[in-house]
Amino acid sequence: MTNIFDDVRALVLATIGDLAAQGALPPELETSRVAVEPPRDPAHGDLATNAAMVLAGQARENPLALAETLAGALAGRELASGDYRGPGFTVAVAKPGFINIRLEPAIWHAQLRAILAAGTTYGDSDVGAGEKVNIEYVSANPTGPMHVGHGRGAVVGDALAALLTKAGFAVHREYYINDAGAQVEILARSLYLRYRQALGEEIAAIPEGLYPGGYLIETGQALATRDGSKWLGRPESEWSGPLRDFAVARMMALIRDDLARLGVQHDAFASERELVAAGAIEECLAALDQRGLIYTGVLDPPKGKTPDDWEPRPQTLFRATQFGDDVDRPLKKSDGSWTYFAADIAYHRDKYRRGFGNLIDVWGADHGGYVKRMQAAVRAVTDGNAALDVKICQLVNLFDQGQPVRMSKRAGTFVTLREVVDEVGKDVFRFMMLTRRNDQALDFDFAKVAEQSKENPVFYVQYAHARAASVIRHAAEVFAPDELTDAALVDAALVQLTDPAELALIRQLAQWPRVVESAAEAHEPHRIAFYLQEVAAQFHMLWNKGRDEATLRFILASDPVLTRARLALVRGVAIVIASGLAIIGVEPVEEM
RNA sequence: GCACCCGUAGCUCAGCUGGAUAGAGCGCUGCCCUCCGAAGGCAGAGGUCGUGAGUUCGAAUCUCGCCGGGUGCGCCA
Repeated sequence: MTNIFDDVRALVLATIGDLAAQGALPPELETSRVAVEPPRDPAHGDLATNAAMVLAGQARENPLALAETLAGALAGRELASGDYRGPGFTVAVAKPGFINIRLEPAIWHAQLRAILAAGTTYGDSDVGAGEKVNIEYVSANPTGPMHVGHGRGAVVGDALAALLTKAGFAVHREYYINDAGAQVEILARSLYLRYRQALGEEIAAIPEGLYPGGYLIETGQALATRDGSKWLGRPESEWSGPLRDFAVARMMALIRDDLARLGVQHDAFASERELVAAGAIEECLAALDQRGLIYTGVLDPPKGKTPDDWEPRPQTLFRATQFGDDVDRPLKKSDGSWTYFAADIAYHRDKYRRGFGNLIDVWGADHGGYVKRMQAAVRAVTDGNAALDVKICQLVNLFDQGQPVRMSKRAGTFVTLREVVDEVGKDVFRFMMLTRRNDQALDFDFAKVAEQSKENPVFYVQYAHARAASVIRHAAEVFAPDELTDAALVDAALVQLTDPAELALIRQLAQWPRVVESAAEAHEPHRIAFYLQEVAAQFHMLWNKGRDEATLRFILASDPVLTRARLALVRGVAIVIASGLAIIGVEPVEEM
């Protein structure tokens, strides 16, 4: 896939290789740090490389002198990018040792042709080289409907998965169902109350410690419909299991429906209960034990905030401190059952044994303190052969017209994800969730996202796409349909695109493959949303230039040849925006 | 007390894993619709990148110490 930055870098490296072969440079230079990037200031050129500065030390030469040597060798060589082949670039050396490269318009035109030819696959990359990546996200507890925070994790995980896929990784999306702990027992008890209620019993206030949520009322009714009164008057030991399973299944159905409305899909749902039943925890801990990483010991109370009921107690501990954690972590509760952590280690070990050495978890803000120990566990259980990256999603604060929306589970003013998505739409929600880095708290204002103005980034980007579509619609009044397809526009006379603003827009579009790669490597899907806003801004700018200067309009009745060249550029914009929105999971609109 | 995250324009935030004179939106000032969508755009003002050191050709970015804010801290998940 055409990537001008890669193509130029390849040329720079080839040149370095030749210089080394000629003896002008030492052999076997370490070139991994050689970068080809767009300079911050466009006055410096289209691309710049730090090669001379990076290699100066190894070559034991002055960076500036080395830059001169390199620049001299570079000049006149052939660059291959897209369907372009030739020496159409100039090089210049600048201050500390930069080599600035300026490309002739013909090379940019070739980029645009590559975009039209590739369609929304433009930006696809093979940096991932088919490597398997396991990304676990959402994993909301099956005890109730999802809230907005879960929604953020869902979008971040889903967009990251799409991004990694585009970058050439073999991505597997998982949801871990915590259906084994005390919380699902509580869920069963909470359901039992609603079940009795459904059968006509008066129930008082929901006792402290049980789930009060109204969503369990219909679950209770459903259970009564299915089972009649068979559980009434029976001991908990009899109904606990069946009710728990019933409730978990209902809750998961609820959650999956919420996810479907958000357009989020997983390849697999892993059950903690099944993991436990299969003996995975014992097996995992035996493996840890073999490595001498488990012992019985007493932990110190946390300093500064000792719980009232603290009492020193010997526990089964994992030597997390050997792998960078702050304290060793308990694997067993005082009642002898496994901690959540123990099960989670087994789960991550299971992922590794299924062939995933590249693990990503997307968690909520409240799990921040859990990252180190999980990474320690992954190192331990995979002998350092797997890496776990954890993306923590900070809180989403809801506002309406600048006023905070009060949320309280107890008062019942709890805003569910579904309510928000139903109100603003999945596309708006998804885009907004990526308008901030994941580790930054995010304000979400109902009134603002409904606004049709520049302040609303979703609208702004969609508007650019719709505008592009509008231009093509207008063009269809003068051109035959088969003159306006992307395949046909590849042959447009792009040489006629010479205005600096037009070339600047192509430069912006040509960054897309680079943005995909760097965002994928950094695991930062929000960069896509920011990039799209830049593309939209550049396009709106060019549009308005056409208002001031009639000769810059896309459609010129007097000049069909130039018009088709410009339509090619308009299509290029639409393609890149659509390609980016596809990662975010947003439908590009043709009209608004 | 410890750990993690954050501190960039008046406000809300980007800053491409160390690059050149630090960017955008909002707000403020002044402009642009006979014309492909003004649901937009242009120009101006606005910065000791919390702070002090260190690492090097080069630091908003990496390291350490402070200051300020958020979150978490055995037998919850």
